[in-house]
Amino acid sequence: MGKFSGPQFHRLLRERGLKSTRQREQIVRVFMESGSHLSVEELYQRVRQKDPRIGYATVYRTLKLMAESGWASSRRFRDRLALFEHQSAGEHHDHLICLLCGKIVEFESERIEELQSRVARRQGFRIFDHKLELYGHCPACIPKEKGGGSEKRGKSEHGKTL
Amino acid sequence: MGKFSGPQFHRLLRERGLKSTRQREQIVRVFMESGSHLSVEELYQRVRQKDPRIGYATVYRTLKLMAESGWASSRRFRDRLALFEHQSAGEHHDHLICLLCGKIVEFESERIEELQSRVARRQGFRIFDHKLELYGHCPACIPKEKGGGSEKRGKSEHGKTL
DNA sequence: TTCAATGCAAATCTTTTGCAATGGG
DNA sequence: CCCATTGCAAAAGATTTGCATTGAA
Repeated sequence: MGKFSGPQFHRLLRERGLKSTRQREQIVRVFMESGSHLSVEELYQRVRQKDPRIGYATVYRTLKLMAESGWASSRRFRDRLALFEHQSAGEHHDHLICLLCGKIVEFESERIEELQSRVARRQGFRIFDHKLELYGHCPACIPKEKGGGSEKRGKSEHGKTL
Repeated sequence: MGKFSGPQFHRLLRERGLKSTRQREQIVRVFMESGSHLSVEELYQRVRQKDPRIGYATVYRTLKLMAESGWASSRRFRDRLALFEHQSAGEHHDHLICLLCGKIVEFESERIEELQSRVARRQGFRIFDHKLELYGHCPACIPKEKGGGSEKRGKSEHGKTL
């Protein structure tokens, strides 16, 4: 799936018999220019700065379009939805996530990606993106595992969103 | 982290200074007895059959508690929230997901899990669970990639939820 | 007794949809 | 022209929260 680009998006639309509109191009451009971990709200705001008449629904609809092509994917980090760009250089799609404090450490493992490709190939899938998340407790929180019930917690009843 | 059990949950609560209530025990029991991929709604309904006065909020609050301990985790498959039990035998946490038709193929790779542990260890994390998803197009949908824009789609405007 | 936990309903968020107006091919 | 796309507002869901009450320790 090469690098994402305007013309390529245009081509994709044509191939699928969809129309290329000012809104779609604008949304895709802003999305691609932004770093990863962009929330829908943030994307909407940025797009709005360039074209104030674009609606929230259109952003969602366009995002879906991109997701179907593997150019955007969504995930929840703690309690907010974040988007990230597909395949762009330097992107990390792998995370170690602490279930207690929410800390996120990014990592990358070429070996793992190799194995992933192998699995996909064996199943006949054409893979565009992947998501790998390891959940547990970070070094700082491990001590809190036992007997840590008395310290004050934030305003929310529990530290982490389901 | 071993297998999840009632007494163990009770111990966890005590360790964190939390109370062991009839509701919490009921919810945890039903959750553990059910297979994986249980939605919050389904869990609520099942718990309700045993104890009709339990509220939805309590189910959410208890799930959060379990999530913090790595005993439950949530994920979205297409458009619905699904929960799954931690570490139970035969569970697959790895998926190949087709972005066009939504097909999901489960797989397991011991080699990948080994590498995951290695990464976690290196960072000092204690891992309870993981989630690996590969996104792309399945064998059946690859032909649809080009010129497939004219076939009828379901009632939703796009085939897949963001 | 004390304060965490619960139940309920209301409040928040997030995402989707119905529909008339608009505009791309 | 024709019908996909858009904007808006309303609808639908999903999750959280305020608060009086209940109940575990």
